[in-house]
This record gives sequence, structure tokens and C-alpha cells, in this order.
Amino acid sequence: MSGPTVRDVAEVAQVSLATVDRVLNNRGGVSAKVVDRVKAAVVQTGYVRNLAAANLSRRRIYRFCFVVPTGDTGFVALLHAALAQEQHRLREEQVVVQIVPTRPFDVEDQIAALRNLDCDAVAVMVSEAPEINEEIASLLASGVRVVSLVADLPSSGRDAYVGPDNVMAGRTAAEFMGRFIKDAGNILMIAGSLAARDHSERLLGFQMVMQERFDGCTLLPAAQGADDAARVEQIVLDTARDRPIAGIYAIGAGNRGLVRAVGTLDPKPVTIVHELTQISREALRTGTFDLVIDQDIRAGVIAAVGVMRDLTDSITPPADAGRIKLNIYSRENIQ
Amino acid sequence: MSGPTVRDVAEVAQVSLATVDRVLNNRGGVSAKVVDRVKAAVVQTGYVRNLAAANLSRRRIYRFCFVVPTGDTGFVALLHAALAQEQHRLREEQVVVQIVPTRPFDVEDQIAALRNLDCDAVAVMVSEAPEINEEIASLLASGVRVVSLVADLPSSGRDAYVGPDNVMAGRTAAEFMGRFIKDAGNILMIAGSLAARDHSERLLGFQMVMQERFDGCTLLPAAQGADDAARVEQIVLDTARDRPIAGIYAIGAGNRGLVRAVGTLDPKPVTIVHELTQISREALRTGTFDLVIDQDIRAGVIAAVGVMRDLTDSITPPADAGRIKLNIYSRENIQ
DNA sequence: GAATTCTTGAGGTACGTCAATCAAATTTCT
DNA sequence: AGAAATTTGATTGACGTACCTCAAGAATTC
Repeated sequence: MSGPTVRDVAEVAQVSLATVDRVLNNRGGVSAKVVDRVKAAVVQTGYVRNLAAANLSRRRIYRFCFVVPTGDTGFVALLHAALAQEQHRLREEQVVVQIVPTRPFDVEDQIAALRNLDCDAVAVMVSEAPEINEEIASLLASGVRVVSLVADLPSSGRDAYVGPDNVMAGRTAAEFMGRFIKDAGNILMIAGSLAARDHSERLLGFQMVMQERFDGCTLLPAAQGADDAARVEQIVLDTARDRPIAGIYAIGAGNRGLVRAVGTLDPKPVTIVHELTQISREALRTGTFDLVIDQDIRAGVIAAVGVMRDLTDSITPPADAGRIKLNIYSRENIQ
Repeated sequence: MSGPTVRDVAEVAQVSLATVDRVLNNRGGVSAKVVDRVKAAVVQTGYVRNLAAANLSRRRIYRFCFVVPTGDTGFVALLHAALAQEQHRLREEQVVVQIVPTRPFDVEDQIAALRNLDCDAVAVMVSEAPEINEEIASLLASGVRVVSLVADLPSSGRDAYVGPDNVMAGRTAAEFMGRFIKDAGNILMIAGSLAARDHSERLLGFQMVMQERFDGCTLLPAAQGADDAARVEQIVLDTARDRPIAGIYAIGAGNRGLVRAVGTLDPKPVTIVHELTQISREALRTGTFDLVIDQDIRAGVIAAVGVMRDLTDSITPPADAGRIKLNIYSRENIQ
């Protein structure tokens, strides 16, 4: 009727129910020979665990934390919204999530946040710094699984990365920048901080493609806006005073200031930014921004939770589990 | 943690478990007074039926069908791939899916396919025709829930639509077409068939934006390529013989022919197509195509299955459950 | 007032898995 | 050979709901 059960597997493998259970939920204490026999039996019978029954029976609760920056980006708000949307599914899968906000680019604050965690796994979006790496190492040592979110920390020893390919994000921005700009011109790049790996990687990709394929454009030295609206606004205005700007690539947050500044420029530069927020959505609609490259936070949350669950269960997550797609929005496909 | 159960409801309502069960699954034989008391208790306790447990107890298996066209688009292949990827998860959730292929734009064949279904719910991607509407009505009447996939059938009375906003897809294509084309020029639009609602809606959106905002371009009369590579190739070559083509918007399938034809044109027109397949991916990479607007079939499958499950369980699916995002691919963000 | 229906209670079994126990069998070590 | 460790079996009780039976109580009908 409803497919083979553990019972059938046990029968085929010529072992007891308990042994099948031990193998399936790798609890250990089973000889290699028997493990193979059970696994073969699983394949032979076509057994697939009944998730409903499993979740019903399992009383395990997964406790996960998200350590993410507050700030003008509204990232925390979006994360909250995404989690709220997934709440039902999370509850069904026995997952409890807590969000720990930190001040952006404030390493001390990030470290403090990492110190006071009480959970099975954590997804962190933090700066790249040796002190952070140490903190992550000690988390890992104490058995907490660590996933880097959006901004990778390859040298920290984190268990996995969940986020977009940021180099590709920068390359994509350059592709559209190059095609949207009619003639050659000056391109202003504004990052939040180059210590944030997502920002530096995007910058890298952007510069690569601009130089490779759109060498009529002149790249101005990259500015750092600290994800702060006022700073970003000032950077744009200061730069525009000395020379015309044909294009702006804003890598980090602070788009509120960017909207204000771009509004005063004539001719309006081609403006490409990251993250679809209220502000960038509105700016797209009015034509202030020309393109928004967005990472789907909801998909990111789902992926992160999935990976953290796998890690907590000592399962190796699928290779592409952490890869988040980039969404490209123009004024016509805002959602 | 895991919420109130029927037990709690029974206690609050001061009745037995059996009576709560009778009310919840309206089996009848309960006085109005007690029914009210139980319902009040449900509200008061915030009881929500645990679907997993319910389905487990019921031994329920969800049987879903996908009625979709074969053809050069490789849609069936992509659907198969997407289903294969999701197979494990689907089986864990007691979902069995069957794919029923039909000949593209062949209404008779589509009707025949709809006649021989044996399932709880069906996702259909078919033409818009009165006979089809009738067939869907009779499916609905017999208790089968019907979801329209990718191409909506609003007048059929289907329970839900799962797919992208096709007007938006066309508008988006126009946005990028307008910005990519340096000067004014002739735009060739090739649909598969205007009887397919997804195609006609895309065309509509494309024309709207081109006329509104890029009126330097001249829209040639829309051609119909029947999703056939040879036909599409011929259309392009025939059109190019008489006048220069600045842009091509290919709405349906048959991209293999498009690649061949565009390769012979000089200067190469800006080419925007739908669906990220092997062919379009390769054409993006080589620069033959400039943009691909893709509907994530995997996301579509997941959404469709979710909606069908909800419908089968008599749950109203969330308002945005059927909305599939459009993904925009340039040569730099192919995935 | 008896016979009838209707309403409610009490209890059980099943669904498939997880998780834990204790005992028995087997292997490994000394 | 005996002790210790490892591996396996047998069994049990959740988890929350569905669905069934049997019996007793209440309300209705004649």
C-alpha cells in the first residue's frame, strides 16, 4: 500500500528492527558488514522513510541562531520576514530559530554576539578578521556547527557557506552596467567595507568584467560607505563635483543616501545596487535605480536551515545546498 | 512546544475524545450545543490539526499528475529532471507524481490526456479552448483538483494558477530589449502559438512596454513558430531578407533554430529568449543570445505540489503560493 | 410507560518512526 | 580460558490523529 517500511528492510537484510534503526539514524555500534547489508536492503526494497511519521515521533528540537548585522540594509527585517514566512514549515521540522543582531562592521560586537550563543548551530554574517576566526574555532570546538552566511569566511574553518557567488554577482553587475551605458564614462564603485568578504568579492568581479569587456569606461577608485546612508550620499556628491559620473555600482547598503544623491545628478548615472528593499524597490520604480541584484533571503534561510540540520545530524550536506541564486530586478519585474 | 492536541480540546470542551473527533471530522451525531462547545474549545486552545499525524493515521498517499507538452522546448525533460531532483522529498511526503506528456498545441491530444487521469490533483499546461475548459470542469466535478501551470486558464474554473506573471515576463523582456539596443530598429517577435495563454500574455506585455517607452523601435507583426526549430529559423531568415533586424524576442521554444539563424545575421540582433536550457545556456555563453528569461521549473514543481497538497487537504493555499519568480540570466550569471 | 431514536462516553487498534532499555550473542583482548 | 568490549535482538512506549466498536445515558415518539 504505502511502500516498504523499516520492517521490510529488516526482513530483507535479515536483521532486527533495532539494527535497521541504528543504521538508518547512524547511531553507531553496527559492524560494517551489517551496515552494508542493511543499506543494500534499503536499495532493494526501495525504502523511503516516512517524513510524517519521523517528525511525529522525533521529539528532537533543533536550536539555530542567525548572527546578522542590523543597519540601513534592512537585512534583519528581511530575515525576520523570511523566517516568519517559513515558520510553519520550521515548526513542522522541529526547528527553533533565534536572530542575534550585531552592529555592522563592528568586530567587537560580533565577537560578543558569538560568545553568548546557546544553540546547536549558528549562521553568521560577520566581518573577516582573525579574532572572529578564533571565536568561530572555539564555537566549533564546543560542538556548535557554524555556517557562514552571504559573506564567506573560508579561513575560519566554518562547516559550510550559504550564500550567493559574490564574484559572479559583481560580474553580473558589470555586464549590465556595460550594456546600459551608452558611451564611455566614469564609474563609481561604493562598497560598505572591504573587510566584508561579500563586498570585496563583488568588487573584484565587477572590476574584472569591466576591464575585460567594457574598457571604454574608467573605474574610479573604490569608495567605502560603511553601509551608511549619509556617508554614501557624501561620496557621490563629492565625486560628482569633480567629474561627470556615467555609472554607479553600490555594493553594500546605505541606498537611502544613494537615492538622494543620484536624484540631484544630471545626467542621471546608470545605477546598479544590491538587495531588493523598500527603498531600492521604490527607486527602481521611479527610475532612479536601473538594476537591483538581489539574493533571495528566503531561499537563503531555507538553505541555511537545511544545511544546519544536516550538519547537526552529522550528515554531509549536498554539494550545492548552500548555493543561493542571484535575482535580477529591473523596473518591470519588481516583485 | 508542539501545541494543543485533541486531548486538550476535549478537556476544555468537557467532552470525550470521541466527540471531539466526531465534530472535527464532521461525522455527525452530535448535538448542536456540543458542536458549538467543541468549536469554541478549538478556538480557545488554538488547536491546529497535526497534518502529519493525520495523514499518517489515514495512510494517505497523494497522487498528482502533470499534463505538459513535449516538444523542442525540452519542457518535459526539465520537468522530469526537476521531479527527479525532488523525488526523494516527494516520496518522504507521501506524494506520487506522474507526468502525462501531450503534443504541443494539440487540443484533441490534451483532452484525451485529461480524460484518462486517475489522481487526486492535476497540474495542466494546455491551450486555452472551450473544449478544454469543459474537460477541466468535469474533472473538478469529479473531485479532482486542478491547477493551471505556467499558462493560466482563468475561465476554466481551475482551483489555482501556478506559474510566472507572463505579462510581467514580456514587459521585462521589453525593458532589456529597449536598453540593449543602441539605436532604433526593427523588432521581430516570435511566439509559439497565440492560443497558448503564456505566449499571448508575454507578447502583450512586451508590446506594451516597447510602445510606451521605446517608441524608436518598430515592432514587426508577431510571427508564430509553433515551438518548432525549423519554422523559427525560417521566420528569422525570411524576415531578415527584407529588412535589418535590431532585436528578436522569442517567446516560445525552438531556440535551436534561432541560434542557427541569428548566427548568420550581421550585425547580430539583440536576442532575448525564454527558458534556460542547454541550448540557450550555450548561446548566452557564446554571445548569440543576450538575455534569457527563465521560469525556475524546479520552484514551479515545488509550488505546484504544495498547492495541490493544500487543495487536496481542503486547505486554502497561501495567496502567493503559486507565484513563480522570473529569473534573468546574462552571460555572467548562468547557473 | 415502553419502544424508539439520538447523543455521548470509554476504550481500543493502527499508522511508521524514533528512542530507549535490557538481555543475549559474538568478537576481541589479556 | 576468562574477562571485557562490541555487536545484535527483542521489546516497549511514545508521537497525534483516524476510525471503529460497544454500551450507557438522554431525548423523543407512540
